[in-house]
Amino acid sequence: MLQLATLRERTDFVLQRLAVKNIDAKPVVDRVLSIDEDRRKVQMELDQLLNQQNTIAKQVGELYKSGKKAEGDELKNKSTALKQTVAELSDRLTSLEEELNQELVKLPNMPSERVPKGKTPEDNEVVHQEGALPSLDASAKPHWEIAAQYDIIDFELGVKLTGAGFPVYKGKGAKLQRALINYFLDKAGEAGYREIQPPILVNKDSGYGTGQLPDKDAQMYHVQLDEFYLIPTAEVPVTNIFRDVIVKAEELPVKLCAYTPCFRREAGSYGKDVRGLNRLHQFDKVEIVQVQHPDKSYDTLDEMVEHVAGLLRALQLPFRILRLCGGDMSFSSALTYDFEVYSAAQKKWLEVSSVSNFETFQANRMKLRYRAGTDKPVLAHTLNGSALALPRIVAALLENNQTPEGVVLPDAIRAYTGFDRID
RNA sequence: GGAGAGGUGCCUGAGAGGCCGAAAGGAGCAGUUUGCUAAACUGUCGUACGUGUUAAAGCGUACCGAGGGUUCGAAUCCCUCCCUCUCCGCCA
Repeated sequence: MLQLATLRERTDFVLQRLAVKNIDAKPVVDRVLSIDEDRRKVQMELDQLLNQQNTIAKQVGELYKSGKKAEGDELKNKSTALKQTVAELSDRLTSLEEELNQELVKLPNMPSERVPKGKTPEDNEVVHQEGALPSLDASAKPHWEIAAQYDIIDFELGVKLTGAGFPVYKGKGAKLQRALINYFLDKAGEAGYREIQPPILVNKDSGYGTGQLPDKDAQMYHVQLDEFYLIPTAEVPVTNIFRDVIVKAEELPVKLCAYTPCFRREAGSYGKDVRGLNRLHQFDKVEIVQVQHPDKSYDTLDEMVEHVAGLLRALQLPFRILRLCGGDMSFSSALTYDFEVYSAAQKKWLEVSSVSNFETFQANRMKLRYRAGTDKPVLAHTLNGSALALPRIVAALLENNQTPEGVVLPDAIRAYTGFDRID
């Protein structure tokens, strides 16, 4: 969430930035500022009274010790008289703080200066494109037909076991999954990311820390009996490693990567966009996460973008990079690059990665700070990106590399699969 | 799942109604000593909010797992919850 101090000191700036996300934040900001003013008044009053109580309590103790019972008793009454007011003020303070927080979490992150204005995905800016788009002949099949032909992904079987959106990978399909995961993890390792294997169920606090809760709980599967949530991305457990943590400045950047399955309810999405591997309830993803010094986080973002580009290049998939416009960015991001891969039979660009700088937005929620020397702790910047999400990569690989003799795999992963083609 | 023990600052660990934001040691940081390393000594060493300020210092308040309660006064007493550890059972 945004920092109160920023809201207070640079109100107009905040409003102007949020306008890029097409949000008129003025009503909320005004409410925040006015609640905050009340809050400070109440706290001042309350602190003063508490101070009186503390002073009296000390005096009572001393009086009793020196045997002056009567005087002590008299003072006691004085303190008792304050009690009701103290209780009232302190209730008031608590509710003001809650109110303040409620308003504050409504405000999305401010987009950085580089974010283009715009409302819809059409307004996203294509900043890079590479790789020739394959031209397949008319008999080219979409990936779900190829998957069925070679019996490597079974969507119907997934429906039987669980439901739609939970495919079963079989034989070379399953091996391909494993190969891609290992390949991505190895590449992340080479780039200096430390591998993490986190829990894939998390508690409420973690969901809140990265911003899925309280608002987007409909997107997560919820294990009600134990109050756990299935993670929608490894970002949740991995970033929450740093919840309530103060890292040393010299330890920055912290670079972590993790493979996890991801679970998304995707309530309300049906139709041909969800055909095959295009949109699933369970999928595999390798995520890269960094905690970085505020001065360096945008260089880091570029570095992460380059890492993802390198993966797609190695897989010989045509891709483009989009800088998301204000209207299409996520709630907590300050700047996001999406990667899309061209899936030649569907003739569609499929999103396979999203790389974002959250600046202090998540850090503020999580109280993730760094400390230089003996200075006061300062909020760090957090970044993350998919490197990569598997299903749409697999879709593009199957479609783009189909031949009459089978699907020919790119060199980069042959050492991992142990086979060159799916047939 | 059953029985017991316990949750205190960066760590170890004392405190068992007022003298406790909290002993002591370690780590860290700054300095002294030293040819260097090591050691020794001295000092410093939590966070948040409020106030103050150009900035700070300072001052106030809160925090000893969480939330309630008793009391003039709670880390300390009472209640509820959460978590961890040990033993037993079950088990990949």
